[in-house]
Amino acid sequence: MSAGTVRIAKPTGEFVDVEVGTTVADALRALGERRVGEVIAAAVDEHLVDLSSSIGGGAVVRPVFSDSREGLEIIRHSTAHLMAHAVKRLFPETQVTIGPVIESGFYYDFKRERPFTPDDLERIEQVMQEIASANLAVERREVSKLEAIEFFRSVGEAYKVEIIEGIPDDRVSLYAQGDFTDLCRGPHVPSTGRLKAFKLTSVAGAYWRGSEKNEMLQRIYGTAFASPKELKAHLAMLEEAKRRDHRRLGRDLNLFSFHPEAPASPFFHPKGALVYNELVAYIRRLYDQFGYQEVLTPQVLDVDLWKRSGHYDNYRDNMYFTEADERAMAVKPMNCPSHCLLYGMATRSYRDLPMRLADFGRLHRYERSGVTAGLTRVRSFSQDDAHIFCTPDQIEGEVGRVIDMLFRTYDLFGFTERRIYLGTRPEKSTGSDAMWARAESTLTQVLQNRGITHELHAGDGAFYGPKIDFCILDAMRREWQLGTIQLDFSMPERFDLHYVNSAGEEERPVMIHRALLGSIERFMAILIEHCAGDFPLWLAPVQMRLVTVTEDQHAYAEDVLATLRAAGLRAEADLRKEKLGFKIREAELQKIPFVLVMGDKEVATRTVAPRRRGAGTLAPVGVAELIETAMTEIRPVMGGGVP
RNA sequence: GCUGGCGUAGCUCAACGGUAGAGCACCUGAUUUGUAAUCAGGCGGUUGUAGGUUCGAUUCCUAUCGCCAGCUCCA
Repeated sequence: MSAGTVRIAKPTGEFVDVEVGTTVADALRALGERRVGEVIAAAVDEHLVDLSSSIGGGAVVRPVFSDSREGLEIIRHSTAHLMAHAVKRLFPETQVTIGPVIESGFYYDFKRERPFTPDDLERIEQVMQEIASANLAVERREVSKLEAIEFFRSVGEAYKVEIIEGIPDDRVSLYAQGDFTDLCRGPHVPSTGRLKAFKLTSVAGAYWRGSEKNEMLQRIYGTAFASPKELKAHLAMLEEAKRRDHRRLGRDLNLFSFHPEAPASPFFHPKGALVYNELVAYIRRLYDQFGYQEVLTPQVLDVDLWKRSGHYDNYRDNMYFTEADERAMAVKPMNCPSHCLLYGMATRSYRDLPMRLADFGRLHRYERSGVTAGLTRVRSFSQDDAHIFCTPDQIEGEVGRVIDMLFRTYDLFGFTERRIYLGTRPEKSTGSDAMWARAESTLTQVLQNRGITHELHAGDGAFYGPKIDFCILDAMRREWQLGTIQLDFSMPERFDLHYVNSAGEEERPVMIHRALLGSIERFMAILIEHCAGDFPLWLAPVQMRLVTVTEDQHAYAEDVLATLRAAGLRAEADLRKEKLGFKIREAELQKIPFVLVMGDKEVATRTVAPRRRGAGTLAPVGVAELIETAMTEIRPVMGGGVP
């Protein structure tokens, strides 16, 4: 190896000597990289760089392909620049701010007096196409901060100046393509021609630096992929998400509705209420098995209670208030204060603990008008809420039991992909350092002992204690929070709760707030979208629909219907004078799990011809056998089923 | 709450300054039908609400309510 050369290697070990200053692209060629046309950037000693950057010393060079996650992010980031370039060309008075890559694409925030219209988006996309076709080289250069500030000031980009002023390094990098220059860490694709598949999706307002106090910018969202095929697949997925939207299915399946008279508060129709109540029934069965006691508590309580609990200070903006007998009252947004009253009404012994109080009480929370959405964020709802009062020594065991309940429940619904977050002490909090340290280490311990991988969300705990949040990924790979376990040392203090220990001394119990499904409303939304309206048999509002071929089978159908209902199945009969195909189509559109066809043949053999949704036509069976098939599926979840 | 978009028949959409139209749904009749749409006829709208401009408003303007996409928030 001569003085002017350096040794570069592939991650797999093969190496070659090249001149100092060789570009990364040439280095990859020298290493015999065959798919060089698909390489978009490279990692030099695992540090992402542009293909045009030069090699300064011996290094391991790994190509980054357009079809890798890293490559995709670079493409998206470069597409964000492409968009900013197009915007500046069309609307030169616009100022650029920031344009990061996000989960499903990218966005760029602009400062502009007039908001962008959907028409503008189309024009911007067109210009993006033009700039991409021109295949402009994307060139990086490093300059001093001062130089960069001077540059952006000269072109009137005040936000860029502000950003650079906040960067601690002495030098910053700029990327230029044609007449557009942007501040950026990089790396980027080598030229705009590498961007072949992108689409602008929406425009929305967004606050500068994410703060409500700052001015609002115009954000344009877009997405980009390595190939048009992948873009098409992504857009198809968005269509699928629309098809599964619980608001659409809720209407089509006649489950619930919303009315302007009670904004963001669902009205459940008979079928929706049935699903709702079956979910609650399932949770009640679980409570039986795990030693919970259900209570019922008032809807409207004296404001003094909420002052004592701390809600008045911390949660007032989200509460509804009223007055009766000249007393200030509040509609409950949570159940915990009521449960504290119940706990505190008698002297409790350590022998009474843990005491697990469950409550499906309806909660009302005033949510700001812009934040509500379908069933996922409502103002009136209930939770599978419970509070466990226990001794400090019991925390670990109780948390473990809740985790068992959680996982069993999520498995049942097919939510097998989970993400678990440990939220630790936030800036505003009550309680001693020692208490927090102990509580946090207890939760960590439980998770570790069970081998549950989790992420730390530092500072994300409640003000009264740390928590574990349980999220799932649905069929569309969207993340939703369902369950939560929160340790609370503050509420027992505020309500001066105690128990008498084995030595006869009074001690402070710990309170654990926990929910499995979270809000039932929200869970229903998630479940509907997850299963696209095809509820599991035990939850389906109508489990079986009888369909006759002609009027000759009506008597038999009534007979079978009575038998099915007596067995505890939710069945109905379609006796209309319509063609079979028509009736079946309607039953399928209603996503009814079993369609039971009966013509003269079935009457003669005392059978039904079942058609199972998703599985097609099955061989005719006797009614008793059909009931057994169905109950075999329902029993493990709901028990016997026969009333 | 903030920014933008949208509110026409139960649903999906059309008409966009000259007092609203289609398909499906619904109702009625005919058809007795074997695994995702039988045919015919009929009913159905003060175009979210309230003002304004205009000879005339579904269409333009203002306010308001609701919904949607984001932002912020989410014990």
